[in-house]
Amino acid sequence: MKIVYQGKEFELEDHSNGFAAAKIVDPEKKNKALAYKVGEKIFDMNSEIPDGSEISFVMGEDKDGFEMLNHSCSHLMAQAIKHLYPNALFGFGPAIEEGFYYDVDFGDATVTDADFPKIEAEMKKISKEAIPFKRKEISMDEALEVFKDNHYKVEHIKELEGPISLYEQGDFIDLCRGPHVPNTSYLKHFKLLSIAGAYWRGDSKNKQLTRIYATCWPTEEALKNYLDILERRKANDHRRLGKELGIFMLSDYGPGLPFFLPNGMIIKNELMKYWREIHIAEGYKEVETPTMLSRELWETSGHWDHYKENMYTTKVDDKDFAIKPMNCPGALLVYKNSLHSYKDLPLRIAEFGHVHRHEASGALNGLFRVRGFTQDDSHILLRRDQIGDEVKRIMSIFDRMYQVFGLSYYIVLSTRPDDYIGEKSFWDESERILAEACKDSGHEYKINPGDGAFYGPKLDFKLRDSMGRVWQCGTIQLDVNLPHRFGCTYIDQNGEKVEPVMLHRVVFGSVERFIGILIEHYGGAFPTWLAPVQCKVLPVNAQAHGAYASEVVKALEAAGVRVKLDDDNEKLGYRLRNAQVEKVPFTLVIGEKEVQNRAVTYRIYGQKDQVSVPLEEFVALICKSIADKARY
RNA sequence: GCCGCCUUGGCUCAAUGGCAGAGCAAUCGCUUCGUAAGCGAUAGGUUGCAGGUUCAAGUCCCGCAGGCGGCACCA
Repeated sequence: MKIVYQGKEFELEDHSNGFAAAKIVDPEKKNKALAYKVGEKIFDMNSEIPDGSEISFVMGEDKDGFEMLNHSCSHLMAQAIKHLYPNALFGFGPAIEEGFYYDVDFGDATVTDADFPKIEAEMKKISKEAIPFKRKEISMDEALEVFKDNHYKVEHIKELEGPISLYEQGDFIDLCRGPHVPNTSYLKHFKLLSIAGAYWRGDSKNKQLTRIYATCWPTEEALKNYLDILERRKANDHRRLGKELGIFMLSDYGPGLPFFLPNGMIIKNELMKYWREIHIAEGYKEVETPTMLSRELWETSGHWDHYKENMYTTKVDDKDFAIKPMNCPGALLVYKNSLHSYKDLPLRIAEFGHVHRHEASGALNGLFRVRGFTQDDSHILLRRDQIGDEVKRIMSIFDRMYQVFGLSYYIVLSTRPDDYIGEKSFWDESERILAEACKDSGHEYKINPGDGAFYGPKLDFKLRDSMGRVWQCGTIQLDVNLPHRFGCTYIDQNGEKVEPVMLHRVVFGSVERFIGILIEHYGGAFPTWLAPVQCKVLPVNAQAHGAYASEVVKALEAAGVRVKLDDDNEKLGYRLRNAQVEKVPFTLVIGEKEVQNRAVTYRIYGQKDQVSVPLEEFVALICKSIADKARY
């Protein structure tokens, strides 16, 4: 049987035992397809494709091919587990972004990652046997009979319709939609990664199963590349780097409550300084509202009823108080402190608000998920006719600020949920305005239907870091609820009181979390403007070159550079190494030549080149690096 | 909160149930040095906390706390 790929004809190589598929060997590239794809459809191993069909290879780098490979591998893993633990029952085992998992009920057996080599060995054994994946379709009743010993699968089957498809590989059979690779020999380059508990059907009321995460790649090289990325992510872990670089610490006395150390404080202050510059220029007015306010306020806002489990409360003179989990109510009190004309709007109230939320203990994670953090918050009160322009204005701020960090992003628009408040027509109109702003911004955007808050639709900004991970930071949320609850008004052209709407928006989200993301994104090597120490000065010999080195330090200090003299009694190589370990952007070496020429020799972090320039030239250079917020 | 694992000097880690150790960092000397670790000495510990088993516990058991991997949560 012949098929066509990129205009060339190929003979299907492996066309045995009723399988239409699926080994195609390109004699030139030696590429092996794992399956084939005609148009958008991935053909099942079992189905017939028309002779001469135009196909495209489905390889690991192809998203669909990767998914199929990993899905098949999850069956392979389940089969191996069944061999080793005959009583194991299986839940769901799908492919995911970077691999796959399977949820397993091991009964009384305890399985840890120490058992991984054993399972992997069994998987390798089955892989070598090249057992074909065979598809079968049976009726619902038959399916219930086949899986009668596994109540998880039974529960799942009962929710399905029509004939049920199964895949069988040797002594293992699983409920599955497919498609799969032709046989187990296609699954060679896999690794079990981690183990964790996961609720059956994702519901915390249900029993927890043991989830095993793993990954499978088309070649050994691809697997190795992926494992290298995992290593890199681990090496750049902000919890480790944050400790090594003296950025923050955590204490058992306050789980989830980070301490910022001097180096971290420099980064935090620089971020806040930059944020203020931008926002003041954009007409935002900065305020500060109290950390703790009385119960009545939180009742007015609705938090007391809907968010109490996450709030820290206390009594003051027998009255209930709560530590703020959000800044909105405070901002609205500021708004209500004076009368507002329609001409004053939009009124942009900005605040670095330090909020506290009682997050579940198991959710805490370094700076990523904490119980006390600083929101770079703003509440914008505006007229309904101003929403579109204001959203675009906010998005231009986001654009400028994210670009400085080299973070690209895409947007998610969340629309009206079932339990919404306000008029439907206003929701429709607002959603249209937000969608239009997305289109105008030139950024990719997705719609998440029904995921808006009850009080309004929102835009979430998902940032992609240097290691391919996605973080949600910025958000713009429209709110018709709080201005109403607080009885906010402005006076319109006719002298009538009208209720404004509100936009909640953050750029960083949580300053702490954003710093965590930046630590990992930069691998701890901050651009000059954020680096706690921007320049280190190393005299070759403290006696002979110390005086001039001090002069260099003074000149840099005078120019506002965070500079440190290292004249420790150590060899130059040792001090230079320290400067690199500390990831200092610029390291200066001052020796005889430099003293003679009133010059400096500098070296940029991570580079081996040394450049000699006159002192004044270097001062100008580093100042420009700082001002430009450039990497170096 | 749930499941599993982990916790030994400031940091990274070692120690068949049998005398708690190393490297880095620190301190003090020696060395005065041109691009990633010079040499030596000193100091540093109630092995997370609290119980239990044992002649003997860092090691085994129970509880708690904190952390890690996920899940759930993130009006």
